[in-house]
Amino acid sequence: MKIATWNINSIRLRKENILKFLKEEKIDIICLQETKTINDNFPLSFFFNAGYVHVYMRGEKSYNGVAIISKVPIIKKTYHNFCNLNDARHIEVLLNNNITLHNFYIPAGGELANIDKNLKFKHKINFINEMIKKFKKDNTKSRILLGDFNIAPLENDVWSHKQLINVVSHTKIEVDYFNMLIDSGPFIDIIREFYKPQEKVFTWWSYRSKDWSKSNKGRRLDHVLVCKKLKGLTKEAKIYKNIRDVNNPSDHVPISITLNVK
DNA sequence: ATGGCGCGGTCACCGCGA
Repeated sequence: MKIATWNINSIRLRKENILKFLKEEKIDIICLQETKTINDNFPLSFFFNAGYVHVYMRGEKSYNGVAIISKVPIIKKTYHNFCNLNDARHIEVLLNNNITLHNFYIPAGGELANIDKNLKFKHKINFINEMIKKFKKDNTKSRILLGDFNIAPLENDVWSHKQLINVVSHTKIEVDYFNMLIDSGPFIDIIREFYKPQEKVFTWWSYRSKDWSKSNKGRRLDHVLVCKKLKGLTKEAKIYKNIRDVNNPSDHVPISITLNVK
């Protein structure tokens, strides 16, 4: 079973890009973030016609929005409103192989890394804190958390650790909360099991660069966290850097894991 | 270079992304 996650920055603009990726990489399930549309305008039949007949979407107007598009049957669909906001940042599905998949779009956090002076940053920290409480030490379930976490936890998850140490996404408080989330499951940052910590790896490059590849000022903001049970079953993890070069790209690229399960 | 680009929408400017 091959599962991908991708911050798509508008599903209506990039549905063709998504389908091309799904076909080329033989993806069974894709989790999307920033679909940026209400459910009524979601291109449901477009994916249905391509064999992805199991879809769970949760959208809102203009902002956020998450979706799970799957060939694998979905048994149960639920969501949680983090921080008491009905803002389409989380959905959860139970698959027919008993794996629970959580698709997250964690708040970006604004400009200033200060919970007293910046409500967006406070929202981000509170959001992760609620995740930690929700997932606290439960070894009985087969769980996967994935999506756009808007945090680059390791030094080689950003183009310059020194220059980004005070930039939201790579600050100590965010990294601390990310690590507490890892510990809460406990979970494994499975992508980093396949890419050495010494290697710089990114999943996002800003639009505001003449040549994203040449400047290569990226960050690894998208993650797949698996429970310990699923670690040994993960046979591959990939970051599709080449996708940043397609026509009308998202500023994020997809990542995937392949599990030795049906 | 505190700029730059791209998305949706109260649609030509603004909020937001990170």
